[in-house]
Amino acid sequence: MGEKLTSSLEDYLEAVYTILTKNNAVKAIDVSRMLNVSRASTTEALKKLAEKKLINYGRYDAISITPEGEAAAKEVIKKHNSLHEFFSCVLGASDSEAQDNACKIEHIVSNDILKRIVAFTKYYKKNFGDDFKNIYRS
Amino acid sequence: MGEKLTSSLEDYLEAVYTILTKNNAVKAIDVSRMLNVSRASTTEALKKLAEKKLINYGRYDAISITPEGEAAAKEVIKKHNSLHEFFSCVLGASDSEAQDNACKIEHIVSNDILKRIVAFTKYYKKNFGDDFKNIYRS
DNA sequence: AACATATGTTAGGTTAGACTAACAATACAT
DNA sequence: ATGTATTGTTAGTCTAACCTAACATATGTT
Repeated sequence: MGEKLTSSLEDYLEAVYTILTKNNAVKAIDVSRMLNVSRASTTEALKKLAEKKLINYGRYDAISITPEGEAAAKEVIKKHNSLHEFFSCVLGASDSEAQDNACKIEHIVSNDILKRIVAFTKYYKKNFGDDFKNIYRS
Repeated sequence: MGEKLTSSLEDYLEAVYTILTKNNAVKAIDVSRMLNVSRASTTEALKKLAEKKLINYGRYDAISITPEGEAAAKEVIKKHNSLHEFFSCVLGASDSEAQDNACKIEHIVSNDILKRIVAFTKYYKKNFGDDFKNIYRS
């Protein structure tokens, strides 16, 4: 495994991967739009991801993701989805609350805590259904 | 309520408050040591907190916390403690895992999600004790 | 093929947060 | 009270992340 990415670079990598799976091609501008940043910022970020061998690309080149990049992206997305599920299914948060929090926390939660959240969500859903959601008032 | 603090400034404010409650006095160097940053970085951060009226101090002055500063610090600490309790009591994480994750997540978790975590922890402890801890293996 | 629009890149600037090294002020110990 | 050690401040540097404006390339329309 390579060195740890910053939260920001993880966001860019995640965007590249997500767009790629939907479209079979990524343009830098799609990434800019998804992340609400300038084209210039995207260019810089893509350069850094390429230096780290997580994506392939050069000036005016098509963008593709390397196997290591894909693995890293999938990890972040897994964290995102696990957190989102926990926030919405277990805690009963709205979709947008669950999304917003997952987007930020995915970058900093440890693997240990994440594993526990995943296991807990599974266990909770199996054993307690939505006991809590029925009780919680806010 | 004032403008939102950065994660970093929240850490400094939290440190000031924590040391103050333990010692009845804070020195910048205590903050430096608690956060593992240089004295220079602490000076800068304290200046910013003072500009924002969260602490009182000037060059070579004693440091004290304002009512708004205290309120803000207590909020962060409450978030920290709530997250810590959830991670250790509900998820069964080690103390250091719980601390490390709480330290980072406290700055970004939303009030809505936090409220739900607090309510859930209470509910869980009352109704399920450590069912999950007895089941979870890792 | 030529032009207009899209997209990508570069250059240069900003902000926040950290650092070290040098200097200033305070505190302590004799 | 004087000198040493500790603490605080400043100046200057660095990195990461963003931005705008200007320029370069690519694309699509006729």
